[in-house]
Amino acid sequence: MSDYDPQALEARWRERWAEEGRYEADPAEAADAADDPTFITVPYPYPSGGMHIGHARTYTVPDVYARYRRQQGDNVLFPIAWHVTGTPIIGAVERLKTGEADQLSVLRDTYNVAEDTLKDLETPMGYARHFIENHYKKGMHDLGLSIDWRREFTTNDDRYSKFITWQYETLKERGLLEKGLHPVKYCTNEQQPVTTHDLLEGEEAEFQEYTLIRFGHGDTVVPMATLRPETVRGVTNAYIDPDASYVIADVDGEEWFVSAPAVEKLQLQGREVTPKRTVTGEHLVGQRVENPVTGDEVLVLPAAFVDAENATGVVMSVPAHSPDDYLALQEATADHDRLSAYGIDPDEVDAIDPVPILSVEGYGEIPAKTAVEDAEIESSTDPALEAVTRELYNTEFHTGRLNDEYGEHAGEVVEDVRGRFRDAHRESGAFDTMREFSEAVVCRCGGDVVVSEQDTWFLRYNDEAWTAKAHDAVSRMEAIPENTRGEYDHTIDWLNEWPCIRNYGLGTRLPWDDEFVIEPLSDSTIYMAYYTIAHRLDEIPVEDLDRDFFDALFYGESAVEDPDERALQLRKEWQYWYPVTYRFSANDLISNHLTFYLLHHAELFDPDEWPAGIVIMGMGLLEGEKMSSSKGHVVLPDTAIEEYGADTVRFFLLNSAEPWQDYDWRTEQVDSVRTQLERFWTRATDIIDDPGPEDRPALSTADRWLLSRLQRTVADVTEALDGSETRTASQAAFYDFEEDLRWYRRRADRSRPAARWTLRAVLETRLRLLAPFVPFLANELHERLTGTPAEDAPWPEVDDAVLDGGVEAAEAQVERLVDDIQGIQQSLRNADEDVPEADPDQIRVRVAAGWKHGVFDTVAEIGADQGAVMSQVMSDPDLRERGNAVNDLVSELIEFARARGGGELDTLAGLDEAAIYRDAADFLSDEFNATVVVEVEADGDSAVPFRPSIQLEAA
RNA sequence: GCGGGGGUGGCUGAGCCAGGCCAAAAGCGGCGGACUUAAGAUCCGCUCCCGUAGGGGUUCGUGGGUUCGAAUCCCAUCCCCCGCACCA
Repeated sequence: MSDYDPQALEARWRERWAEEGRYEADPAEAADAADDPTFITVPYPYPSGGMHIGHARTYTVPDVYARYRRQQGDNVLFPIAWHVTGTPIIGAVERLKTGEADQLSVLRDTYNVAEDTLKDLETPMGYARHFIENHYKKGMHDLGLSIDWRREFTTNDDRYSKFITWQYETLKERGLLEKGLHPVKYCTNEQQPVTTHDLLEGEEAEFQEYTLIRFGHGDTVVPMATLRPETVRGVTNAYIDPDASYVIADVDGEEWFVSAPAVEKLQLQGREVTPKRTVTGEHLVGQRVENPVTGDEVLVLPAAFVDAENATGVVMSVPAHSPDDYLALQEATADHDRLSAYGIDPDEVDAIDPVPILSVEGYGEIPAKTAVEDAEIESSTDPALEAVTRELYNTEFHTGRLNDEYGEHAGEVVEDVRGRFRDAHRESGAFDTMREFSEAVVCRCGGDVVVSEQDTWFLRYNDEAWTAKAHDAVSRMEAIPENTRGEYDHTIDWLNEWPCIRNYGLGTRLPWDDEFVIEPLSDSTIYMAYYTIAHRLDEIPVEDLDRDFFDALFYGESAVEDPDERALQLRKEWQYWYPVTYRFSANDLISNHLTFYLLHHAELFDPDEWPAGIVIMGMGLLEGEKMSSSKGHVVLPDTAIEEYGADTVRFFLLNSAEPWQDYDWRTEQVDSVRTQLERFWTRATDIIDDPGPEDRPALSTADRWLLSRLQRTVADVTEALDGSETRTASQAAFYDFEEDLRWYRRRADRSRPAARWTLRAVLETRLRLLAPFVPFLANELHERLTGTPAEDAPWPEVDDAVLDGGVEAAEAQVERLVDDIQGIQQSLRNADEDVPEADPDQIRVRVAAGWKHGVFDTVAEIGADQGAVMSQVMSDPDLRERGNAVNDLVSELIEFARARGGGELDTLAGLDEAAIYRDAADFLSDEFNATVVVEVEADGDSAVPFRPSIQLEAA
C-alpha cells in the first residue's frame, strides 16, 4: 500500500504518454477500414492572455469524451491549434510597450510573467508564443488532455493562410462575398477604425440610425435628426443651440445647415462635404423652416438643451408626443423676455399648440401632456423625466395608431409602419439618414470616436440558397442539449451580411486586396478540416498550396485539370476523419462562431462532411462570481494542479455540473473531491494488496447484490457518456456506487475470499468506468491490479447473467426493515421519559400470513385494479370467509401496487419474505445489538406482505 | 425589444421531458455517537414542524386549473441570469 501522491504519479503518466505518442491518431490501414473514426474538436484558444480554470473545463470535457470513445474501441482524433487572428494580441502588446499599468499588472501578477521575459512579449507572435507554450500547452499537458500534438498550428502560419485564401477565393467566386459600405467605430484622432478593446468609454454604445428630416430654409436644407420619423406631422417648431457653432456647407451638391461637429461625421459617412461658412446657432433662431412632409412653416426657437455634438445639432419639436418637447415649449412660452431678446414675438410662441398625430390608449388626446402631468413633472431638468419619456415612447411604439392625416398609413401601429413610412419618404427625398452612437465613445488615445462608413467586404449570410443549406445542416446534426437546436435556426435567419475584413491585425490578407485582413470569426469556420492534414502539410512547400491544390484536396481529382498527387493523398486523410463527430463549444458562440461553422460547411462541403454534432458548454464562475483576469479573480490550472493534482481538478470540473450548465469553482468543494479521491485510492490499494482468489468462489447474497448493482452502474455510465453527460456519468460511477459499497461494507464480512474476489472485480470495472474522468489515478491503479492501464482495457459491458432483480429486491427489503426499526427507535427516543424499548434486547419481526401473500400474488398478477382483484380473490371461499380483512388488505396492496411497476411486483411475488429476514437476522442482530426473532404472524395480526410487523422488546 | 435558460430544504444542486416507491438524490455545512491519548481520516445516526411504535402535518417563486393523485402537466403572474453582431 502506498499513499496517494498525485503529483508524482501524474508526472509519470504524462511522461509515458508523451514518449509513446499515445494520442497520436492516424487513419487506420485499409485492412481495418471498418473501424470507427471519431473526431473531436474544441475552439482553438486565443492566447492574448493566460489559461485559467474556466478554459481548463472547456478542453477537459471533450477529453473525457475522447477517452471514452477510445476505450469503446474507436480511433479518436483530438487536435488543438492557436487562434491569433485580429487585434487583441496586437492591442495587448501595444499596451505592454507603452507600459500601461493595468496590463503590466495582469502580466506580472495574474500570469506571473518574469521581469526578464517581458521583453520577449513585445512582438505579437512573441507574446502569443509565450502564452501558448507556458500557459496553454503546459496546462493542457498537465491536465492530461489526450491531444495529438503533431497537428498544432497558429492562424498566422503561411500554410494556414493559403488554406484561408482558398476558402475566400472560392466563396468570392460563388458570389457569397460582396463589397459595400458598413458603419464602424472610427477614432477621429488616430484617423482609423478601432475595436471595442481600444475604447476608454462607451464600450456599450450601439449604432443608431437617425432619420434626417430635410426641413427647408429657402434653398438651404436644415436636416433634423430623429429616431421617430413618423412624428413628422406633429412638428410645431424646431430648436437650436443659439450659442453653438454651426456650418453652412455644400453637401453632395446641396447647401446644408448643420452643427460644426456634424461636418466630419457626414464626411465619414460617405458624403462630399465642403464647409462654406461658420455661424452661431442664433443665425437660425426666429427663422422659419419648411416641413418637407406637410409643407408647414415652423419657427426655430433657441434652446440650451440642444446638443450640437449629437447628430446635426438641430432638432424638431413634437410637443404632443415628446415629454421633453412639451416641457421645453412650456418653458419657452413662460420666458417672454428671452424670446423677445432673440427678436421673436412671444404671442406667436404662445399660440403654438401640440399637434397629436397618433392615438394611444390611456394617454388622452395629448399623450406627452398626460404623461408629464400624471408624473407631476414640472421641469425639463427633473430626473424622473427620462423614465416617463421611455415609457411613453415604448407604449406609442407598440400600441400607438397613426391618425387619419397619414392617408394610406392611417390606423396602423407605429411598430409596423415606421420602417415603411421612413422608406417612402426617403424615396421621395424628404428624408435622409445619419448614424450616431447611443452614447459618447472615447478612444484610449483620448480622441472622439464616431460612426464612419467604410468600404468593406461582406459575407452574404442572408443569401437564401445559403441559409437553406445551413438549415439543412442543422436538421441533420445532433444538438446537445437538444433545446439549442432552435437557436441555430434562429441565428441563421437573423444574420445579415457579415463584414469579414479588418484594416489591421494578425491573420490572412484578403487575397485580392491585401490592404485588408480576414477577421477572426471569419477565418475560423472550417479549420477543423485543416487539422486532418496539418502535420503532413509541412512536407509541402508553401508556394505549391494554391487554389488547385486545395480544390483537388477537398473536391477530388476531377475538380482540377492536373491534380497534385500529394493533395490527393491528403484527401484520403481528410475523408477518413471528416465529418467532425462533436464540436464542444461555449453557448455564447451559437450566435456567431458555431453558426458560421455550420454555414461554411454547408456551403463548401457535401452533406456527408457536415458537422455531425455540437455540444454546448456552460460558463464558469469562481466562488460564485465571474472570473476576470484583469481583476486577478482567476484560478490558474497550474496552481490548482499543484495543490490538488490534475485528477481532482478534472473530476471537479466534470462532476459539478453537466457540460452545458454553468459551474462554480468553490475551493471547499474541490477540497472535498480531493478527499474522496484519496479515500478511493486507499480502498483500492487495499484491494490490490489482497485481491483474493483468482477463480470465482461461491458468492453470498450481498456479493451477488453488489455485482448486480455494478451492472446497473455500467449501464447508467455508458448511457450518460453517450450523451456527453459527464456529471451524470461520473456521479453514477463514483458517488452513487459508493453508496452501494457503503451498504455492502455494513452487510458483508469483507475478509471472506468471496468478498475479496467481488471487491476486486468491482474495482476493476469501476476503474475502467472512471478512466475517462481521472485518467492518471485510474490507469495507475488498473495497471497495478491487472498489469494493463485502464485505457488499454475495453469499456465494460453489462453482464446480464450477473444482473439479479430478485437479490436486489430482497436486499431492498432488508434496507427497508432497518429503516423501519430505526424509525421506531427514533420515535421512542423523542419521548420525554426514557423508554427502555428504544434500546431493545429483542426485535420481533412478524411476516404476513400465507393467505395474505396469496392475495399479494393476485394483485401482482392482475395489477392495481381494485374491482378486478376483489372479484378474483372473493371467488376463493377461504378468503371470502375473512370478508372485511381481505377487503382492507386489498385496498392497502392496491395502493402499494400503484406506486410500483408490474415487473417489480412480479419479482417481489417470487420472493420468500420470511427467508429474506432469517438470512439477514445475524446482520440485523449486529446492527441493533439485539436478538432478532423472525416468525410468521398468527392469524389476525397486522402484518402486510413486504411490510412485516415489528416489535421492540426490552428485557 | 428579440432569443435562450432558470427560480427546489442552511448552501451547492438532482428530480420536471415519460405525474404516484418524493419530506424530495448526492455533496457541503451543522448536531450527536463510535473509533482514537488527542486531532485528522473513517464509520453510524439526526438535520421542515409535531409525535412514547415504523405515524401525522405543512412544503419545491406566487395564484389558479387538470387529476383519485402535481416539485413534475396546463394557464396566469412575479423575479433572476445569459447572448444580441462586427467583439474574441
